[in-house]
Amino acid sequence: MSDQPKSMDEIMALCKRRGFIFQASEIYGGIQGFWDYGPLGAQLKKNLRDAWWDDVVMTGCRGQAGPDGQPIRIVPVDSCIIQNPKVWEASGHLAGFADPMRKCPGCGHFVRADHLWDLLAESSVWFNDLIQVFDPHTGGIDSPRLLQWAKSKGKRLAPNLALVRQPEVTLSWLATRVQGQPGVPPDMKELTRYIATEQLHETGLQEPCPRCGAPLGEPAPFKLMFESYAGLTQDEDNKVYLRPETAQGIFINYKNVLDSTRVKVPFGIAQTGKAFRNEVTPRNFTFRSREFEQMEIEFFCHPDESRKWYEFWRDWRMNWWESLGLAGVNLQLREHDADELAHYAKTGAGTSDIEYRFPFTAPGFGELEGVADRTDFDLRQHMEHSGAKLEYFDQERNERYLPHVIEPSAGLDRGVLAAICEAFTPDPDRPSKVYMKFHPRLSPIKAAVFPLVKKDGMPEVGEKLRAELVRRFGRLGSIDFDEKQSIGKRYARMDEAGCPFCFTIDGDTMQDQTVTVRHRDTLAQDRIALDAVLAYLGEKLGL
RNA sequence: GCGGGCGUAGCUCAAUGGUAGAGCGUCAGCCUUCCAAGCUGAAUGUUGCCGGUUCGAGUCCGGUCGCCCGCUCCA
Repeated sequence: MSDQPKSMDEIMALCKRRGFIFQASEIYGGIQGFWDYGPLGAQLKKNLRDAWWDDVVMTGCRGQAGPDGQPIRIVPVDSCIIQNPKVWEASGHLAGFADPMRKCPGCGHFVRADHLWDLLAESSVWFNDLIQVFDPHTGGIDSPRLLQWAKSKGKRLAPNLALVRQPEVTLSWLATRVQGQPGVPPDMKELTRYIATEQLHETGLQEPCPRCGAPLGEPAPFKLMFESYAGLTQDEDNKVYLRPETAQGIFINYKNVLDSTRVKVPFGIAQTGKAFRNEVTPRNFTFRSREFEQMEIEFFCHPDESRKWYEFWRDWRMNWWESLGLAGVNLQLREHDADELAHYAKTGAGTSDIEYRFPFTAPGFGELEGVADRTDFDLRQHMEHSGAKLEYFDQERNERYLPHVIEPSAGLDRGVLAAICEAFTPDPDRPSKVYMKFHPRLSPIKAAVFPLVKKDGMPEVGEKLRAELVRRFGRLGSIDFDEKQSIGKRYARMDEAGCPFCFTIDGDTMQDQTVTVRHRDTLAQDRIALDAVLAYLGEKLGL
């Protein structure tokens, strides 16, 4: 395989041309961060969702045994997009999804308030240059050198920093402070605040923009959850939120499921559905959409067994994506470092991402699915906020506990995008110049039937075969039938749509009851019996 | 939110400030016994949207919306 990234422009053009993905509200000029699926895209997405549902829910990991040697039990729910707002209070989203952001008046830069000092230390060019100027032995203040820095490198690196704009004034405030409390030298943060402040009496101490040094504005909440109102009056009492993840709908139904479904820990609850996030920067086609669909499992287990279930799910989910054709150098499993663990993840417990190398992330990778050990964080939060008793009594262990949760959370739209990117295969040697190498399970068109010419009874035989194929496979995807124009043109069309098999009726069919199978990926042609086509396709589709 | 680039037919792109075009695709008919996208013909545009300059704007100017790239963000 070539290391050259595929062209995202060409992929997007094909998606529009063949009806996979359209820009939402296109005739009105579009709307940022929203995408619609066309006929082929909608079927492709359904096929991926169905593959997940069948393999996870219906067959419990395709009948595979879990790490305890027992069958895996997963039951589905379908919860509302809008829930009582207290759900998001308990989950942490109301606070966490409204991160205070600070805007820089100098360069328009947005900075997360709680990341400011890390950003300064780690990625601010001017800050890292400036700290070299302090006395290397004592860390003390060397005013002449600061003045020199302000008038030379500072002008270039941090043009809006108070120290650079008004060095004498700024340094005089600093000197006053140092002389005022000689026994308590200012630490790095205080020093930084002083050199960011011009008008101390008017503004108080200020904090600088990591990029240009200008004093940052006050922190303001940055709302990442969509809001609406349930009720006719649009007041605070009626405010509701569109869910930013489907997971919470599972946690809040955990007790209902236990009480109604005779499941025993360990077991899982699965759900697919839309979620909404007001992304700061929707970009990269459908990768970061504001409305997107998730496929989530919350798997409940005994706290002592969370590690082995985490490892099981991490590996099985990776294996699942591979089974759908994403195997190879474009798929990787990445275990998180300790410092990027989410707020709910236990230190030392696992969080990993299954990542795909999209053309727009290459040579890097973009997240397809996250597998996280959420511990008992969510159930505990909901138990505390709601007052409901969510503990589980384990009869076999004779023990009452709050289960730990392993969460494999996949992005359906991202999966579709990965499948499209993976399938997209330029080939200058074939008429279409490109073909979509979908795994047969995902292909929106499962097969096509072509009478080689529109005479001698071939259309009639083809029509009969088409009807049989529709009866048997029509619920999995469409069966195409085309008797117009040259056979090459029809094959070319199916290549772009990603149809894996074309069955062609020719003169020999009328004599010996055989047809040609034309393979999309290899262009090879086999001869099989007409009455073997159903079994043949069934086998190829993994049925 | 900032900086840069772009916006003309379904797609890829033409058109000195002076009547909006081509190729491909789509559709119809013909031809075709397996990749020769063949042959003939047809449909398709308020040039993203709004305003300004001009006798006249796809073209120049301002605004706005959207897309792409970089920064940023990504519980």
